[in-house]
Amino acid sequence: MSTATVNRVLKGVGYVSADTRARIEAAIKTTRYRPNALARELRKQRSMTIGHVVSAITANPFFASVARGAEDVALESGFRTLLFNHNGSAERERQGIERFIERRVDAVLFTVAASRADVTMLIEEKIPVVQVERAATRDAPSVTVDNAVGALEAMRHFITLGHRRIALVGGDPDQVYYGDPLMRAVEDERLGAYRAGLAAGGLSWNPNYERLGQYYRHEDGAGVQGYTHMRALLAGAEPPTAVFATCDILAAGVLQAIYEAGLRVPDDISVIGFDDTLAINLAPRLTTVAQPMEELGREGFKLALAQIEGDAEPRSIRLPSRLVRRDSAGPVPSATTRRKRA
Amino acid sequence: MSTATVNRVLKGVGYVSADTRARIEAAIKTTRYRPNALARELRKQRSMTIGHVVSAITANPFFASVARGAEDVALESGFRTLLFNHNGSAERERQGIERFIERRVDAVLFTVAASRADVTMLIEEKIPVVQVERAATRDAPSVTVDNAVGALEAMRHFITLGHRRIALVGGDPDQVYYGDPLMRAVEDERLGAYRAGLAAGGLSWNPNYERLGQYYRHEDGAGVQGYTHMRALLAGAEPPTAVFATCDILAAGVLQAIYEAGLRVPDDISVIGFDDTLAINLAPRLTTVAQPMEELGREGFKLALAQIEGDAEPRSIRLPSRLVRRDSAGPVPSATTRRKRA
DNA sequence: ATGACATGTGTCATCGATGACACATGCCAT
DNA sequence: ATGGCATGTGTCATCGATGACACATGTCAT
Repeated sequence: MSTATVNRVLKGVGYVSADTRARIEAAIKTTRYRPNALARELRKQRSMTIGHVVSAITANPFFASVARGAEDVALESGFRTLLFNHNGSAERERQGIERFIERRVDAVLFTVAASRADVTMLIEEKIPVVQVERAATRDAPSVTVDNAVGALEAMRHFITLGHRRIALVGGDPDQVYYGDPLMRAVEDERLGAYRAGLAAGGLSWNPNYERLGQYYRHEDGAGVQGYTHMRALLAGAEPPTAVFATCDILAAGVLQAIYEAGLRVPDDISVIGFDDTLAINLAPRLTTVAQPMEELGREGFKLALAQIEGDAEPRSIRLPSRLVRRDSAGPVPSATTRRKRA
Repeated sequence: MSTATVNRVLKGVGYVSADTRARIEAAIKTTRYRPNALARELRKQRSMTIGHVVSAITANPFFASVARGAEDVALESGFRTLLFNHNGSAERERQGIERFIERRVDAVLFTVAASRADVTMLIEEKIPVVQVERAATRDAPSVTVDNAVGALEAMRHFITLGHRRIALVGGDPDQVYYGDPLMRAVEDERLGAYRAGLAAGGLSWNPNYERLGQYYRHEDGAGVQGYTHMRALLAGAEPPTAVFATCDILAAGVLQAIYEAGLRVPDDISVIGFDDTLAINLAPRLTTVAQPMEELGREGFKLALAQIEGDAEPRSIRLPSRLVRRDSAGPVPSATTRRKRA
């Protein structure tokens, strides 16, 4: 009954007689023995843990979904996930990463890093890194979404429904992550698709219809930016008949402003969001461009695993977005309809 | 430059000459040395980690907030949090807990256990346990919310506004957690407060106004239960003028049904929710009974810490809920108002 | 001069799992 | 009979941090 024999039973390797095996198994049961993962990991120099840095899991359900996707695949592969919220602070992110390193995580997932320096630091330390949703550097693989496909689909949908006055309420690429050329890709793609969609539909670009700002300012509540923008839009000379919001939280604010104005969606104004986070909770149920959130997390973990196992240079992955049609986008109101309501 | 001396420098204890200290510190910098947390924890028999079991972080933003609260305090105390979603499966919860034990977590937080057996198992293993939001056993301390205070406030608010036909859309205590006497406390309290609020306002209890079911069924989307119940309520002989939903997700469904019926909130019908998770995103912004979600997590961790440090038997804690007035509850529509709209 | 004490540094067992290795048997083929 | 091999079990160094302990100096008071 040496430790080695016990280990053989536990691991099911090597020769162990049926007799001793039975005795050891009995002993394990009665003593409620549990192997010490700390010792194993120390000895094997493999923690079977991956760190997952997210910006703030409470800020957007998006992060929770990504985290869940990553956790699911990790578990299947015998890994566990260490979650860490940096809450937008690079300093806090740095601390979190230091602790990850001390914990000897086998890889780190970033679902949006607060600072590029933190990503490159890990790379220098030879710790595999995967960037999910946004890439801060090309030196590590990433899993991103092709925001344009779904956004263009949304624009086409509006145009097919007859809309010609289509506004955008979105994140300003210059404000998001200080306009970092790599990090702002998400905003650039969504904004670009809006403009391209306009052009493809033969519509001219109207600067008054393009409302950009920060996504959400935590101080004053979730959707306020969308609310403020929509109020401005409604107060304008020729309010749009359709609004594309580049994030469901913004869309929620847009719906609030419309509701407050006594207008109905989609009868008076159509709205399409992005993300599919809040969409099914809103009234009316929001037509939105869905991101494969859990899949982002799953693929992110897989890329990390590939690096851990030393597979051939892992390639970055790009997942599609797609329009989910629900109840917030309808045909453009005819002039008569509008007059009747007024 | 023995390991002991290095350790003295790192820990700042014992005597080290300024000269060697400087040399060691320089060496730490150049070699990018990081202590191995695995080794330290193995040696000290203290993992500085607490496990946090949540039901499903994607199911309700509530869990994300609780997790964040716990993480925040944990970090301040030098602990880290291991998050685990059981997704409603007792089997998966069991596996997660086994891994926690192998990882030698110093304590486990349950923000709703899937199975009481998992909680008692940990207690038998002498691992400190804290139950957050719901208690599955009295053998471990818990942090719960006094649901009645806020719910009664909500009912009083309705009554002050002149409502006399007040309906409830809520979770059925008999269906939630199989009607377990301890676990159903949340539903019992909210339902009890509804009935008590009615009585206190001199209103009689109307069985048709009490719609109970599951909170949400994941298969068919978040708020559907609320939507279905509200549709039934609106189709009834005398629709209520006010609806108390025992969870914001249900309230979202309620708002959807009202919206679809072409009615306005609060002009035609007032709605109050519970939780304050989705509230600010809905149109109109939902008046709701807020739970101190992050505080639940924070206090949960503190109770765990107290047990870890062997403090006197930690007492269970009960936090208050409170009504947050926003835009979804207004005065009862007068008969004339109602006629005008019809 | 010498014991007491502050200052400074090194040695080593320990935490528990792991896996290489040594050392037993026993059986079969030559 | 004896070498080869399958079967079965034990010993021990290792992973890295820790802290008890031993062993140096040097200084001061008696």
